Formats: sequence, C-alpha cells, structure tokens
Amino acid sequence: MNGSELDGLDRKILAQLQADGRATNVELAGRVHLSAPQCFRRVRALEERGVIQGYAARVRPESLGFGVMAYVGLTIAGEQFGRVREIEASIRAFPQILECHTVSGDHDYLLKVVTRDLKSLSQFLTDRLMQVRGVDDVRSMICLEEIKPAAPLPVDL
Amino acid sequence: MNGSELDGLDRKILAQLQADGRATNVELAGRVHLSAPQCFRRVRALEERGVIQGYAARVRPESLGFGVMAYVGLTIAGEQFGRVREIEASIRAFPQILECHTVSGDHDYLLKVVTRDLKSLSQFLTDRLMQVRGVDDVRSMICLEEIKPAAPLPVDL
DNA sequence: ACTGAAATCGCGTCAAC
DNA sequence: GTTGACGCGATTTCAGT
Repeated sequence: MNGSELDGLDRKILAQLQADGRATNVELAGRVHLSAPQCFRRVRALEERGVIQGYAARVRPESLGFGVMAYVGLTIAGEQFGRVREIEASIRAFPQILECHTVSGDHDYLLKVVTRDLKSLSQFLTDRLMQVRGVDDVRSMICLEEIKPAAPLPVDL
Repeated sequence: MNGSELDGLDRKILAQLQADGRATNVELAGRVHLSAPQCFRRVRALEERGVIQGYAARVRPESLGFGVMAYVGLTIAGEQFGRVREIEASIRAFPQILECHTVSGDHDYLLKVVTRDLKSLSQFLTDRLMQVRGVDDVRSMICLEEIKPAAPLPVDL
C-alpha cells in the first residue's frame, strides 16, 4: 500500500499536518505553496495510501488524572512461549498500556504505561500484569522528567 | 491552567477527538449528543485550558523511510553531571530522537529513536550519540514487532 | 446563566476547462 | 493544474428559558 515515493511537496504536507493536524485545506495549501484542490488531492492520496494513518488530538495525560508514566520491560517465562499470542492479547486489553513492542535486549516486551499515581502503578504491575500467566519478570522505568515530548517524524532525513 | 474537573461530556469529546482529530464540529456534536454550539464551546475551552495540546496527523514511519525504531537507554558519566542541561539540549536537537524522558532504573535517559535501517541506527549511536560529551553508556532495544500501537489515553479510568 | 435556533461567512469539494 | 460554483460546516449573535 505504498506504491510511489514521496516528493518534496508530500513531505512538506506531512510536516505541516504533523504539526497542525487540524489546519484547513486552504491554510495547508498556502503553507506549502499549492493551490487548494492540488493540496487536497495530495492529502487524500496520502490518506488512501496509508501514509497518513489518521489524526488525533494530543491530550495532556495529567488532565485526565494520569500523574505517572512509565516504561515497563516484560519477560516471558521460557516454558510459556506457546502462549505468547494470548499474552499479547492481554496486553492489548489493558487501557493503561498505551504502547507495546517486542524488543531486542534484556526484555521480551517494552510497554508504555500511564497510571494515576505510583500506588496505582504498583497495583497495576502486581495485581494485573504479573497475574498474566507466562509473565516472568516485570521491570519498570518510571518517567521523571520529559526532556523531549512527542516530536514529529522528520520528513527530510 | 487546569481549573475545574472534566465531566462526562468532556471525556466523551476527548475520546472522540483522540480517535478522530479531524472530525467536524457537527459530527462530534452528534456523537456526544450535544448541540453544535455547545460542543464547540467545550472543545474551545479544552483547548484553552491546555487539556487538548494540539492535533497531529499520525504518519507511518515506513512511508518516510524509517524502517527501524528503537528505544535507547542512556547513562551519563558521574563526573559530567554538571553538563546535563547541555546534554539534554543535544538530545532535543537530534531529529531522529522522537521522545526522551529521564527515568528511574538502570539508565538516566530513555529515548525513542527512528532510523532508516540498522546500519543508520548503528551510525547514529556511535557517531552521534556517543560523541556527545558526558554520555557514558548507550544501550539499545530495537523494536521488533508492534504489539499495541499508540492507543489513546483512557478517559474513564 | 446557559441553551439552542438562526444567520452569515468561509471552506471543502467537485466538475469543467 | 486552475478556476469557478455549490453546498455544508464553523462560528457568532440573539432570544428564550
């Protein structure tokens, strides 16, 4: 679903829409020096090709009561490797888990987790995550300070 | 900048706008069972209070040529603690680094990085990151499989 | 004071050139 | 690739509760 390459204008559009996903088509067209219908066609093409996967409001976690963010490394017990797909389904089902990848290195999975406070994090880890059959080790890295918040993907690297 | 609490309608709105950041006001109003002006006023209030920090298009990294994503744990040499703010500025300046937090645990910083391929990652780590004065240890966790991609913040926890 | 109805204005969107 | 036209949505104002 990614036939041709992206040219400079597509990249400009992507940069703009990452920075301001609600820009109107005419604003966008002006910023990338394109006529409105041209711009519109390109945006739609990018959406249809799946280059643009969607649009989302960025919400401050604290506003929703999430005072704690953490990355959590998960290890699966060797004798439970047959159950990985079930374990992954469990992971996906927890709303506190915002992201999850399998990774190289010391852990099998790396999760991004939000909770109300440290107590809730502790409860989530011990009462929820560690109760998933097959989870062997849980190691959390609590986020202390945000040094660089959610930067857009570079369009010109 | 977060005076009052969020009620159920605000939370519905946030859920909707996280799922579809480009929904028109009337669509949104319909989905949360509100009149258009009401809905509009609430959205604007959420924006002004900083609850909604912005809107962004979600772009597939592969479309921009980023085939590799990794989390990187950074450690700062003890004798360089006086330079942390400079080091952080360096980190922010790398466009390949999408996110960075200071964290508890084995590392001082945890970064999220994208590169074209493994070779570029290796080059970035050795020629760029490790060249930053004060960086002592660099440990990468390469993302293999995406188990749960960028879920919205839960609005009802 | 807060809600919803209405009215205006500008944008999204398509078609024709 | 551009211009123009049409219809719909965004946004404000105002009147009613």
